[in-house]
Amino acid sequence: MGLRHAVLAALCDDEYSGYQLAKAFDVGVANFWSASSQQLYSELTRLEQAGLISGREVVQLDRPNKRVFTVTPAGLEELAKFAAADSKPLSFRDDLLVKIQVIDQLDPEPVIAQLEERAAEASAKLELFGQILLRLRGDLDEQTYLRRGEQIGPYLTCLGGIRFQQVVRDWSTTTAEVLRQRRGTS
Amino acid sequence: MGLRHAVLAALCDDEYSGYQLAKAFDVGVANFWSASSQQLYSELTRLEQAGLISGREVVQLDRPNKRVFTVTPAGLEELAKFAAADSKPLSFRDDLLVKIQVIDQLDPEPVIAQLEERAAEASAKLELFGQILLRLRGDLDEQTYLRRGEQIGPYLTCLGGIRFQQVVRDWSTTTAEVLRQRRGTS
DNA sequence: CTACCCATGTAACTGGTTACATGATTAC
DNA sequence: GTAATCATGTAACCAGTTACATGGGTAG
Repeated sequence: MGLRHAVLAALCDDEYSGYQLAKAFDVGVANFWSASSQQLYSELTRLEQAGLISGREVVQLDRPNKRVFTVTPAGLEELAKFAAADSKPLSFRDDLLVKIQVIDQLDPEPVIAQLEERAAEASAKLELFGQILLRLRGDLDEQTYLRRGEQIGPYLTCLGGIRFQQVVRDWSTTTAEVLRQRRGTS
Repeated sequence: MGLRHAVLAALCDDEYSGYQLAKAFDVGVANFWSASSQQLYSELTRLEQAGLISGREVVQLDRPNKRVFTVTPAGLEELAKFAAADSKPLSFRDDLLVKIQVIDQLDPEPVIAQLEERAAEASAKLELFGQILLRLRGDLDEQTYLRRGEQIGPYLTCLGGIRFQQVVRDWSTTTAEVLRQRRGTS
C-alpha cells in the first residue's frame, strides 16, 4: 500500500490535520508522493481505525476546529517493516514526455509553451526547496549537517528534490530551445 | 486517459505486438510511462475497437504468431488533440524516498542496500540509453542532429531519461555514503 | 455581499496491480 | 524433461481521480 506509508512518513515530522497534509502533499511531500485531499481524508480515517495514528481535536476560535494526527508506536513499527522490505520500482508518468516523443508528427507550438511553463514551475520549486534546506540545517554548513545534524531524512529527500527539479528545469529549457530553432529552419 | 496516449506514442515509432510493447515499457518507454503487460493487451484491444490503431497478423514459423499494430490517421489526430491540451502535472511516486524521509527513526542498513541497488539499476539504464542515442543519431554529432536530424522526439526524451538517471545514480550513491558514515559515528 | 481560505467529508467512476490461465517453441 | 522465452489473455481487487456537498470565518 503506497499512500499509507507516505502519510505515516509525513506525520513523523510533525502533527498535521487533513487539510495541512493536503497542502504539504502539494508542495514539499510531492518530492516523493502526490495525493488529493479526498484521498488523504479517507486514508487518515483508515490509519486511525488501524491504530497506526491517533488524532486529537484542536479547538480554534478564529477558524473551524481541526483534528491533528500523530504516529503511534504501532505506526512506527509498520514503517520499520516497510523500510526493511524491497521497494517497488519508482513509478514515473509524464504527459509532456509522451508529447515530446511524437513531436515530429505534431504542431510543436503548444508543446513549447508547456515546456516553458514546466520550467517556470521547476524554478519556483527550486527556490522553495532551497529555503527549506536552509531552515532545516540552521547555522551549520551542509557538510557538517550531513555528518552530525539531527533529522537527516528530510534534508536528504529535499536535496534529491532539488537535483530532480534542476534536471526538469534545464531539460525543459533546452528542449524548448531546440524545438524553437527547428521551427524556424524547417 | 493516460496509457492510451503513451501506447499511441510508442506505436508511432514502429509497429509492435503486445508482447514487444511490454518489453519496451520495461526499458526505454519507461522514461515517460510504465505499464504491465495485462494493461497493454487490454488497452490495445480498446484502441483497435476505437479505430485509433489497426492490427495485422504476422505468421511466424519458429515461434507463436503475433499481432502487430500501427497508428491510424484517426489515432494521429487523437495524439494531436492530446498534445494541444494542457498536460497533467507529472506524477512521481517512490517508496525509497519515503523511507529516506523517516530514516532517522529507522534501521538504515536495509535502506542503504536499496540505495546501492537503485544506483546500479540507474547505471545500467545509462549505458542502455547511451547506446540508443548513438543509434538514433547515426553519423551526426549531437549539435547537428538536434538542429537538422529527423525524428528528434525520441532523441529528446532519451536525453531527458539520461539526465534523470544520472541524478538517480548520483543522489543514491551520495545518500548511501552519508548514511554509512553516520552509522559509524552515532 | 462576494470571493476566497479553512476544514472535512461522500459517491461514482476510472485506472492500475496482482493473481491466475494457457499453450507453443527453443536451449540445455 | 525442465526451464526460459514468446505470445495472449481473464478476473478480482485495490488505488487514485473527479464531481459533489457542506459550512464557518475573513478580507476587500
